[in-house]
Amino acid sequence: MLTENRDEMRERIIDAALKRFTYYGASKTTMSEIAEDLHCSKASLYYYFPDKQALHIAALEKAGETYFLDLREKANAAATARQALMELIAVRHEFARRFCRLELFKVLKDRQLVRFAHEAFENAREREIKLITDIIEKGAARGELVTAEPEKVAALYMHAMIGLRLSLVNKDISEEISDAEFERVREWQVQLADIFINSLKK
Amino acid sequence: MLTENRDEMRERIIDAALKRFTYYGASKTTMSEIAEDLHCSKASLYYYFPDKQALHIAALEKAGETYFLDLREKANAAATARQALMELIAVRHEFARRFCRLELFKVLKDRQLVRFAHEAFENAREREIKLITDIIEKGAARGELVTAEPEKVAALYMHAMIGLRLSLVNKDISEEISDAEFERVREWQVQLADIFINSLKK
DNA sequence: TTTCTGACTTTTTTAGTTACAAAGTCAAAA
DNA sequence: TTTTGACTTTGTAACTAAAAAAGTCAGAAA
Repeated sequence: MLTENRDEMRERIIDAALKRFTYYGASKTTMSEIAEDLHCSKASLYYYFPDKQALHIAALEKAGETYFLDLREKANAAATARQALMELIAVRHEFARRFCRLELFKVLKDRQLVRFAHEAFENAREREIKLITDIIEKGAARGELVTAEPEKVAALYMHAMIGLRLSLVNKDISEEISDAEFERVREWQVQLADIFINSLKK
Repeated sequence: MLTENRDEMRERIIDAALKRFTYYGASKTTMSEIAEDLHCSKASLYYYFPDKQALHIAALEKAGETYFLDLREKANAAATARQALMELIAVRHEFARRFCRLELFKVLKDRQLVRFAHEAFENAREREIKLITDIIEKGAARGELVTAEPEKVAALYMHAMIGLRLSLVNKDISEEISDAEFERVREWQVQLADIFINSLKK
């Protein structure tokens, strides 16, 4: 059969899995359930993915890729560095709200996934830092900002933003995060972004 | 007997408990062990504290109080706002290194302690934010800084600082945090402080 | 030949159970 | 008033068995 069909089935499986993972979390989703959703047998899933982990990883990668495309697009469309950073916050906010149940973090307990997850997180953070670096550099080229170390500032910015979320939503992973809390995080992030922008205006 | 003796015994118990809690964590410390350290019976501990939780809370309060006295002292001695913030980072750094095993966070699993812990944390954060607000206002009075909302900036600063630690030491609570990691957090916090200072210089 | 499946085995979770350790009590001594 | 040894109660860790989910494979279907 054609490769396209094979790839298409892979995609269908990833989509079905992602749906379940997003609503119930990966550990509360069984392969049988995914198979039922697709009206196929569980064994079929194992024809396309060696194990559940591989499917989980593929789903995470897909979600991440969508996220990054969105990030890049919005950042490029922005007229100023400030606006670009604000767009990034908005995209991140949406992503976090949508995929907070994906068990991006719970995954860390799985010994084999630790390796992958750690690598993937580092990677994602690096990519996002690069994006922010670009925004800062573009802002510097425009005369909007001044900084000697855009890369360093971008990394600091990234960690502070992630940290703000972690600091404000104190809770255990098991508990739900309310919309109000998400909104609160977003507001603080906006303010922190303004601090950075202001600092870089010199 | 005199009240002083009663208070003194209480203090001795708290100190002994704090020592054990600091080295092994509260859950890995038994009341019998604390009693042995003090060469008294376990029942005696229950004469001074209704239960283990109360002792744990007393120990946390003592540690926190020491920390705050140190914070205030160092902040007041500093000549500039920048220097004061740097001193705060140093004190926080030392405190975190020393008491990271105190199970300040693990405590959260205990249903009854949740109430206290949450309240205590909020309280501690509030006090620290107030300290930072003072520093900023003093800096503004001196003409070193400019801001319309010192309180708001101080809260943002506090959360970003806590968050930076959480973001950088990603690990589970069960794992040890290395000295190198602590140092890394400190360095990033210093840089973030400079961003804030710079931003407030207008 | 590639894709798919039912029936199967293996592994992991979960819900009890028990045994031991630690928390907590109390009558009586100092 | 303070302290304690001997006591009861409560919580936890280590087993176990049963159930559920993961994962395999020979062979059917396309």
